[in-house]
Amino acid sequence: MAKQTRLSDFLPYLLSITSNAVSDRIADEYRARFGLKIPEWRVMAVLGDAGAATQRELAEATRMDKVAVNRACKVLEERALIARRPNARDGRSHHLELTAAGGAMHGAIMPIALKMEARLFGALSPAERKTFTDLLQRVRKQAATTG
Amino acid sequence: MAKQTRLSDFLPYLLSITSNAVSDRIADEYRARFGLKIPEWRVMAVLGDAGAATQRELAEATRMDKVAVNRACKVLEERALIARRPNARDGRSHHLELTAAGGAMHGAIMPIALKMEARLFGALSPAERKTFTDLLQRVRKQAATTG
DNA sequence: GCAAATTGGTTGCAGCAGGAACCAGTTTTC
DNA sequence: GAAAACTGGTTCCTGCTGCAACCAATTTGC
Repeated sequence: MAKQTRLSDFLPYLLSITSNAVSDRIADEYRARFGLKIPEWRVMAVLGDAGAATQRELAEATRMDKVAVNRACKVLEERALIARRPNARDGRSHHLELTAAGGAMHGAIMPIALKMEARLFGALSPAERKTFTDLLQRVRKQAATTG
Repeated sequence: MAKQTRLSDFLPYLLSITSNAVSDRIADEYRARFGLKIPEWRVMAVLGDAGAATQRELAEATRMDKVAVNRACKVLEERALIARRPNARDGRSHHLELTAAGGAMHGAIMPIALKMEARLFGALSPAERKTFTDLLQRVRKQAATTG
C-alpha cells in the first residue's frame, strides 16, 4: 500500500478545516442577527436550557476557559441579557440567569440555530448524522484521554 | 419528539470541541519534538510531498491565510529548513523548497504524524475512519458553498 | 506601449484565546 | 480557632489569527 503523505489526507487536518468552515458560518450568522459571539451564544444556550449557573459551572458545560466565560458573562450582563444573583452558599460566586430580554432572545435564537445546523449538515441523512455524532464523541474521548 | 436544545447535542459544538481537542494534542507533540507550530508543519508537509511551491500555492494547499503562510515560511527559512529560489516566471514570488535539513526533519516527522493520527483515531475501525473522512468532506463542502 | 486593474507578498493593526498572577472567600488540618 | 491549602472569579500579559492597507511586479484593455 502507498504511504499516505498528503496533507489533505490527514484526518486531523480535515477535521480542523471542516470545523473552522462550520464555525465561521455560524459565527457570521450570530453576529449579524444578534450581535453575539460564539462564547456568548454558548453561555446563553446553557442558561436557557439548564437555568441558573455559576461561572464555574458554565465553564464546565461549555468547555471554555474560565476567562472566556467571565468575559462572555460580562458582555451579556452589560446588555442586560443575563443577571447575577448572590450565591448564598458561596460568597465568591454568583448565580447567573437569563433576564426576560435574555429569555426572549434565547427563544429567538434556538430555532435559527437548529435551522442552521440542518442546513450545514443537510448533506447528511439522519442516520449519517447520528453516525457522525457517535464518531465525533469517540474521537473526542480518545483525544481527551490519550496522554 | 423532544426539541433538541442542549448545547452538547449541537453538532457544530461537538465538531468544534473535538477538533480543538485533537489539534491541541498534535500541537503539543510537534512543539515538543520539533519546535514547530501547526502552520509551519503544514507548510513542511506540503513541500515534502509536492516539492517546490510559491507562497500562493502553499496558501491554497494548506487552506491558510497568506499571512499565516508568509510567517510560517519566514520562520522555517530562518531555521534553514526551507530555502527560497527566484521564480523566473514571476519576479514577485519565489519557489520555496525543503533544504537537506528540512528534508531530514520531514522524514522524521511523517512517521510520527501517522502514528499520532493512528493513536488519536484508534477508537475507530478502518471502515469507520473511511466513513468519518467521507462525512467530514461532505460537511466541509456544504459549509463552503452554503451562503 | 501606456494606463488601469490585478496579483504575490509584506507589514501594520485589532480582536480573541489562554496562561499566570492575584484577590477574596471557603475548606481543611491540627 | 488559626494557619495552610484550595477554589471561584478577575485582571494582566503574551501569542496567534486574520483583515486591511500597501508595495512591487505582472497582466489586461485600449
